[in-house]
Amino acid sequence: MGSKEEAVPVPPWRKTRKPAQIRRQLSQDLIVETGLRVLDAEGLDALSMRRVAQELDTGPASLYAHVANKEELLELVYDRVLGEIRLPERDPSRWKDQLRAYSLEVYRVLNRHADVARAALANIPTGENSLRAGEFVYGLLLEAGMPPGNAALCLDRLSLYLIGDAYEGSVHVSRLRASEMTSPEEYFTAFATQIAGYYRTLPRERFPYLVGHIDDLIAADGEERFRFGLELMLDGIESRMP
Amino acid sequence: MGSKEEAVPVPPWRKTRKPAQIRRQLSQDLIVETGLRVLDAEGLDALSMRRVAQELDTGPASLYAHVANKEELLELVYDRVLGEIRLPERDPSRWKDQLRAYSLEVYRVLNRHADVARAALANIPTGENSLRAGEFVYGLLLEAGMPPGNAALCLDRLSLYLIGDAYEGSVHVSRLRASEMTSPEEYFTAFATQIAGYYRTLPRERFPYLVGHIDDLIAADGEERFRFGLELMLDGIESRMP
DNA sequence: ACCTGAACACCGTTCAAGT
DNA sequence: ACCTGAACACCGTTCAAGT
Repeated sequence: MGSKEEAVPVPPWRKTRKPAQIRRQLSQDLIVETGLRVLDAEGLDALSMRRVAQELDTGPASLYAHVANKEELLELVYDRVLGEIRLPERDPSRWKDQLRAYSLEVYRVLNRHADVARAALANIPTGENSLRAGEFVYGLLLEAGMPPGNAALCLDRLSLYLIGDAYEGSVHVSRLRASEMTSPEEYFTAFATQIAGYYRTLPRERFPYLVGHIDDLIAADGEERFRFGLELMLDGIESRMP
Repeated sequence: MGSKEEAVPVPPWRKTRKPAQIRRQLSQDLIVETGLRVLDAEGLDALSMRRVAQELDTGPASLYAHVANKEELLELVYDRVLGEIRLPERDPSRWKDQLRAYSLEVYRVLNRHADVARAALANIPTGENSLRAGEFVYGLLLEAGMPPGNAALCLDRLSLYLIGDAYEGSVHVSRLRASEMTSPEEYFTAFATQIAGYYRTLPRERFPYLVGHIDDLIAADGEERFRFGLELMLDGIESRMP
C-alpha cells in the first residue's frame, strides 16, 4: 500500500499526458480573455493563434471550434476592450462637454490596451460595445438638434479620429517595448531628441521652416496632440450645429 | 557544326542555372519598385520579402544586402509613393484653399496605392518626400500668420487625418480584392446593404437612434466622408488663425 | 561588396481521426 | 459538438560560404 506522504513530483522524463477523457474546457470567452492578456503583455505581434493555444495548453487547431479565424478573434478582443468605456446619461444641452469627455474616455481605454487599436482600424466593428458607443454619440448629436445626415458624418469622422490617434500611439508603445526603456517619459524624450537630431542634419535651404522650428515641432506630447485635434473637430462640429 | 535553325527550347528537366558569373544586378531602387508593384497588384499581405525576391528571380537573403529589413522596405515604398504628390507655389493669402487642395491630392495619391497607408501609419516617416510635404504645410501655416506651436499641432493632426482615412480606405480595398466583385461601386452598395441589413436586426429599444436612421448612416461614400471631415478640420484651423 | 542556399524559428489554417 | 496531431504552405532573418 502507498504511504500517506505528500505526492511525489512527476519525473521530468515522463510525458504527463492527461488521459483523453479529461478534455480541456475551452470557450470563446476564455480564448478572448487569453488573447487580450497576451496583447496587453506583449503586443499585437505576439498575439498569434498558436500562442493563445499554447497559453491554454492545447494545440492551435482547437481554437477553431470556438472562433472562425484570427480576424474574428481580434474583433472579439477589440469589442471586449470597448466594453470598458463608461457612458454618462445623455444631456444634449451639454453636448460639447459630453462629447469631449466621451472622447477622452475612449482615449484612455484604448491606450490602456495599447495594441488593440492596431486590430480595430483593420476591421469594420459591429460588436455589441461598439454599437453602444455609437448609439451614445449619434443620439447625443441628434438630441442636440443636428440633422441626421450631418450627425452620421460627425460620428464617422470622430470615430476615425479616436481610433487613428490610438493606432499611432500603439506604434510608439510597441517601439517602447522593443527598446530597453522602462518609462514612457524616458522613451518620449529619447524619441524627441532623436527626431530633433535628425532634423538638425537636414539641408536648411530646402526645409527652412521645419529646420527653423525644431523645438516647436517636438514640443507637444501625445495627449496634448490628441486634445488639440479633438478641439479642432469639436469646434468644426459646433459650427454645424443649428 | 550546329545548324542556323531556331534555338531549341531548354528541356524541362534541365535546371537552367545561370553561371555564377552572371549575377543578378540588384539595387535598392529596383527592390523598392518591385515591392510597390506587388503592393499595387495584390496588396500588403502579398508583399513579403520572399515574394519580392521571387519576383526578382533570386532568394530572399539577397535583399538584405540593400535593405535592412522588411520595415525599411515598407518605409522606402511609402516614401516613393509620397513622391507622386504635386505641390503648388505657396500662397498664404489662399491658405485654406491650398490646404484643401493639398489634402485632396494626398487623398488621391494614397488611394491610388491603396495598401500603402497600412504601411505608413505603422512607421514614423522621415523620408525625403514626407519632409517635402511637411515643409509645404508647415510653411503655409506660418506664412499665413499662425504661431509656430499651433502650426506644428495642425500639421500633426492634419497628417494623422489624411493617413488614418487612407488606412480605413485600404481596408475596404483589400476586402474588395478578397471578394469576387469587380467594380468599387458594386462593392460599396453590397457593403452598405449588408450593414443596413445587420442594423435592421438590432433590438430597436436598445439602439433606437442607430436603427431609426439606417439610411442616413450609410448614405455617404468614402470621398464624401473624407471631405466632410476635412472641412471640420479646416474650419477648426481657421478659427485658430489670428 | 554583393550574392547565395540552407537552415532556424516561427506563422494561419485544414483535415482526418478521435471522443 | 468538441478536441487533437500532423501536415501544408507559407513567413522574416541569419549565417557560413562563395565571388
